Amino acid sequence: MSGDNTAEVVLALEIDDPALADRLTALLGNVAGLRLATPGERAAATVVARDARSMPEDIALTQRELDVLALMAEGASNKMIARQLGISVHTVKFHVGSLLDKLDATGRTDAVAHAARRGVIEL
Amino acid sequence: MSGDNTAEVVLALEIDDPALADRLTALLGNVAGLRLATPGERAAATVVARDARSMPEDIALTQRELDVLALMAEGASNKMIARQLGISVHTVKFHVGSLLDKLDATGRTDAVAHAARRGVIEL
DNA sequence: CCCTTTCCTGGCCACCCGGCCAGTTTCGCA
DNA sequence: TGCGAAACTGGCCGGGTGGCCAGGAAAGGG
Repeated sequence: MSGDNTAEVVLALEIDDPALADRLTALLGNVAGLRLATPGERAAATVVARDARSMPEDIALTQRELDVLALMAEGASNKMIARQLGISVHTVKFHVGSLLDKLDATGRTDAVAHAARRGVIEL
Repeated sequence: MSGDNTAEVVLALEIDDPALADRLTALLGNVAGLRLATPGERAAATVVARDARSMPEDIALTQRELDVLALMAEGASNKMIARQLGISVHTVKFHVGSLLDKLDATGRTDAVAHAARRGVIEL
């Protein structure tokens, strides 16, 4: 064996189905030499759901919302987005609000993270 | 749910790195309630390798900054981060400021995006 | 024709964020 | 023993953010 068999293998979970996620958490939590990653931690491998029945990715974002989302991911403020798209700050806020609602996010940072996770945007 | 939640969870392995694949096979092979998929079998979830993409140098972030960054990526506000880490909001702001500086970001959303791009964190 | 949806705009306001100033303690290293 | 880095805390304040209210213009379907 290689001498590094004392190091744990860090495994991340990316499962939408709560039941399956709980199941795997319980199953994998007690395995010696293996540890589940904490949120944000870099993992050696990731467990992803194969059957994506609860995730058709049909978040149905309008074109304008996609425009705003892309600029948000670049770190642009509402004022910058407004200037870039040639619309008012109020309208930008309106679209951001819709985005937060549709992406089930608590703020613009969370919205970008969620969108990136779902593949709606590419970082 | 179907009542067969006592059945085994079938897990597929998609790991290119032979060493890691062997390691995970050994680790996961003995877990009760869990079975590795035979080639071609439909699995409930799949274990995939996490990038290992080129990243010349990690930006020198302190442990505390990494803690704050991870919670930021979860969409947590400064207040939430403070509560989570058991420190004051002022200290959180202090770390966030350092993060923005080191990651060359204009705001927390930009910081998370940059960190994700550079592989410092995983979304 | 009416009516719904999408996109757009405005005002108002509580709260959050980030930058500035200041200070403390603890730790390791020269 | 001195000194810097890391971590932590506070006040202050301008500007950004998000939620609420209201409305208007245009496209498409009943």
